[in-house]
Amino acid sequence: MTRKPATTRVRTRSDANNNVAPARTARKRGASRPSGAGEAAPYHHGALRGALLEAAERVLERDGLAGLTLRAVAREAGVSHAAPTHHFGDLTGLVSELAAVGYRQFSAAMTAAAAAGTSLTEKAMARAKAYVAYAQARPGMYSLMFRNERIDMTRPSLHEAASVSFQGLANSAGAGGEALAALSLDQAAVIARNWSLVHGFTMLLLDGRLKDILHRLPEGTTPEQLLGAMMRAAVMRPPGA
Amino acid sequence: MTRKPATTRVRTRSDANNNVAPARTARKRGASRPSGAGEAAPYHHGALRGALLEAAERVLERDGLAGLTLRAVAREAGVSHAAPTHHFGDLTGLVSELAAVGYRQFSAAMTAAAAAGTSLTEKAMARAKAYVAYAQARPGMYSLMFRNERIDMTRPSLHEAASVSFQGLANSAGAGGEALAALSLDQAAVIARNWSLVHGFTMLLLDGRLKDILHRLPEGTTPEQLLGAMMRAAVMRPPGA
DNA sequence: GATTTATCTTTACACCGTAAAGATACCGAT
DNA sequence: ATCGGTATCTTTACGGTGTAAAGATAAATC
Repeated sequence: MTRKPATTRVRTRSDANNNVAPARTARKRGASRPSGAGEAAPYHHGALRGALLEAAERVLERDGLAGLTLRAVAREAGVSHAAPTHHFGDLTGLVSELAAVGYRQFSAAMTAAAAAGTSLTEKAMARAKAYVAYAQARPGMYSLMFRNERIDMTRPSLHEAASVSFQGLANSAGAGGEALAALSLDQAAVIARNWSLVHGFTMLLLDGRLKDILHRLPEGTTPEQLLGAMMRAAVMRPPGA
Repeated sequence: MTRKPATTRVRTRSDANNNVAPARTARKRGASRPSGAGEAAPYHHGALRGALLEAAERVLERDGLAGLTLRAVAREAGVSHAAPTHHFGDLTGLVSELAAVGYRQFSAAMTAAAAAGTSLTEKAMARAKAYVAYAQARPGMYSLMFRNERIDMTRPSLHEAASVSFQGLANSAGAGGEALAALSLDQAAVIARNWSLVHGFTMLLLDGRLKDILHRLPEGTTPEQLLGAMMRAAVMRPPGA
């Protein structure tokens, strides 16, 4: 939206069309795209989509959610501002695909963390810490994934990636094996409770709502310590108990 | 941002300047402003600020967070698009003041709910239900209040309104009386835990992340029932216990 | 090799935030 | 009562954004 003060705006090719001869055909196939060797995709085909997603991730980490615009992503990728439209249709489309990428990263981090612990409670704690750690490492991505305003959950790839994540969370939260069908109120309560607890803590932490509490704690207490103590604390303990 | 499909755009006076003679001086003082009788504010002075806040609340509830723009609020209030600038300086300014209004509504709802219950756990449960109920009744307002992107917590009025809310939450969560200074890790854990639990549940519910779980429950189970069961459930109960 | 098609660029438009300048009406001092 | 000052509101202007539509270019297919 507004001004976007710094960022220096590297002035790519398609930026403010220098009205001279086009001078394209300079880079033939395989000239750009520094990633791997020459895979199947032959430059003019298929490569931009992935490049745009990587550019979007970069923009998101650099400029935050507010800076994540279609045109900024196009600039970052070095293409014209309308190029992303063809691949994602929409800003919502691009952001949704980016969120799907995030859900896959998130799932991977969670399963990796769960493999570390030995006992069940250790595993659960490791997962919770990995959950919060992911959100702290990639706050923009986490916000994207867990808010509806800019993504469209009905997109197949996003829906699937998110479902995998949620299924992993539910399984780890207490619903034994492959609980896909019905749930008792108590089972659902355990899942919702653990998820709400860690998600709420994450959101409050990211949005700075726990700053006051953390400042009143002994010097140098980390959010992770608070998280650990919190998950051990009794339920709704009345004051003075 | 984008298109804003419906809403019909009522075409107020200041909308797309009809290039004829101005024809102002039609409404003298006290002609508009349908709210109360003739209070102290004499139209050209002081009244617009409040009117803009009310207009903003209306726009937020009607068009959601995405529709809450400076110009939309100005249209809703029937003034030129640049009028809000003088009173709030900034979009962030207006949104922050609106969030302050929300925090005051929120605090009032919480204290009213706490007065209802008799026992301590009853009070706590009533407060939690009021918390979720407020967010469900005013999802846009709640999102505004608990996210940083569009508000500026350093604004004095917002900071104070939010502090009052948070203090109320902390007091109700277990930290006895006027616990302002230091906190032990256990005290902080109780506060953070209760707050995280209800905030996380609220966010997940508003963003539709609990839809799958709710669908797997017995027909007609309400979110409130899940909330109640959740707050009674055991902590990190291992599967098959 | 010609045509079709997918991909990318240009151009255009409405909306947005915000700065700056102009118009209007209130206010206090004389 | 009038006059200057000031607060309030409107106009105008500019760059940014999303997105639609048309033009250009290269790949693909026959």
